[in-house]
Amino acid sequence: MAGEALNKNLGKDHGKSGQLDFPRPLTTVDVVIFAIVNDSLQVLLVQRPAGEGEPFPLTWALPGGFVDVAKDRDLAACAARKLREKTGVTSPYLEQLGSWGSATRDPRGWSATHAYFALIPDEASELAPDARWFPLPGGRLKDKLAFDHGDILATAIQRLRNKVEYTSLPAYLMPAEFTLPDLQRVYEIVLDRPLEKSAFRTRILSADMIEPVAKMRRGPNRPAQLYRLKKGREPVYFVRTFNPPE
Amino acid sequence: MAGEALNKNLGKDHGKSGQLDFPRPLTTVDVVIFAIVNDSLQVLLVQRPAGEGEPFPLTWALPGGFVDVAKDRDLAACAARKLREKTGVTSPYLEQLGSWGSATRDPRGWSATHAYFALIPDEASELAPDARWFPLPGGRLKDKLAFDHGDILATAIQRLRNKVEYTSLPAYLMPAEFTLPDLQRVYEIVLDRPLEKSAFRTRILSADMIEPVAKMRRGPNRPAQLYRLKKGREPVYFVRTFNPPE
DNA sequence: TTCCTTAGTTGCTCAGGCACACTTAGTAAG
DNA sequence: CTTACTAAGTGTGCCTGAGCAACTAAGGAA
Repeated sequence: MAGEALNKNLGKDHGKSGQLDFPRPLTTVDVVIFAIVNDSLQVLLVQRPAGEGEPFPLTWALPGGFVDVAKDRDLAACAARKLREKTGVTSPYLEQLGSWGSATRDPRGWSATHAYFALIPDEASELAPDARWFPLPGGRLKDKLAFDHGDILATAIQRLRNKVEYTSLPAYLMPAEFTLPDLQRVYEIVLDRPLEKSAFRTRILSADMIEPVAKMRRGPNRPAQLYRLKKGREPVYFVRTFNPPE
Repeated sequence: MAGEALNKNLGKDHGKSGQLDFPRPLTTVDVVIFAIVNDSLQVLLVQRPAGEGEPFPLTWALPGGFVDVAKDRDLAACAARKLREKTGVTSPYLEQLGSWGSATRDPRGWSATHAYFALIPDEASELAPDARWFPLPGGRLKDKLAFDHGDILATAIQRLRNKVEYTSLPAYLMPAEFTLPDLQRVYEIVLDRPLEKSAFRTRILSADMIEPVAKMRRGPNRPAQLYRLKKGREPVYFVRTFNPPE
């Protein structure tokens, strides 16, 4: 079913025969963490360490690292751990993005990473010292990233923008309480184009994803109704499909 | 960045220091292969071998197996290889589905699989001897599969059905030449509900994804125009979004 | 009291999906 | 030769939801 023993990364688990005696790829998890910071979409990056044998020393990279077979029950738990370690956030929107694996992406050998993407409210995060927010002017990052993290980030941005067109994802970028104009601004920031007010309101309200709280946001002009996300935190899909079943 | 050396699956690549001396998870690739066989949506499964130390002996499973760091340049190439070995198909529609990894999914140890899903025309395939098509009555499989392959298959079916609502994916299940009613039947088989003829035709034709060939399918009644997929084989998305950018 | 700003609503138009009925082009049977 | 049958393909009218723009509402500031 697979190749024969070569020279390294061998395993004879469970005292079984020699079927697992072949080199294993490295397994990592990386997380693309988005938030709205300073009225713009930003991504969280960390700086690679400078130690001996470290690939891409001091280059910026997605937060992530090797799966720890002792600590991590599964991949999602591993991603949640990385996120928690860098931001302190414990219950974000976390979605699998895809995986990238090849012989060449990591100089240390054949490696495969499982990429996740997370949306968090800016307010909630307490950043680790080696982490920083990076803005994404024009939906892309200026800096070159370590490994193939540039590709992964580009895929994440594309996925986010795409899903924002027809889902309630931006709601997970909002603080606990927010107004409809707030939410619309976030949609507009992510999509990088203006949306029409009344259509937006109709769409969001009819999606039944948020509920008003008994408070208003006061300001120098007319107060705005405050809302919060409804309990069932599943993202809503604005169905506009073939022939809606019933 | 990760745990310390335990006992097995060690690696000291490139003669570097001891940073890679920790256990590595198993890395596999599995492929969910769909085709329309006998007018119904079916999935290709293979029977697990019966050898000593083999998990789930003789149970049906998704085609797949360990990444071969010598043969496989990257994950997609690995998936394409598995597909080719089981069906002979060389240029299918192949899309990444996601990854499943945990301490418990494989009795041999912490393992992560990268799952792909493929759509092929039935006619094109020459099956390996250990492979069989399984129908999916009501969009699910009767049999219990090895590992967590039941979960993976369920996810694949859900993803397929979902995407069929707004993409041209079923076109990849068609033979080289087909009629619009043929294509509509395939959509209906996958979605398991009837579609409206004229709306369907308008939609498909305006998507500019197929082109007529200078032939008709003749039968006991009015002949039907034959079509083929256009060159640019990218799947088409039937956009129905927020505020179509121009 | 008037003006300014932003929140939120209303009504009109237009595009596209859908249901349904109709036309078309073939075979087969009387 | 004509009529019936069937499936391919077209046209018509309704309805929903988006875009657009004008309007009302509710505050603060001058």
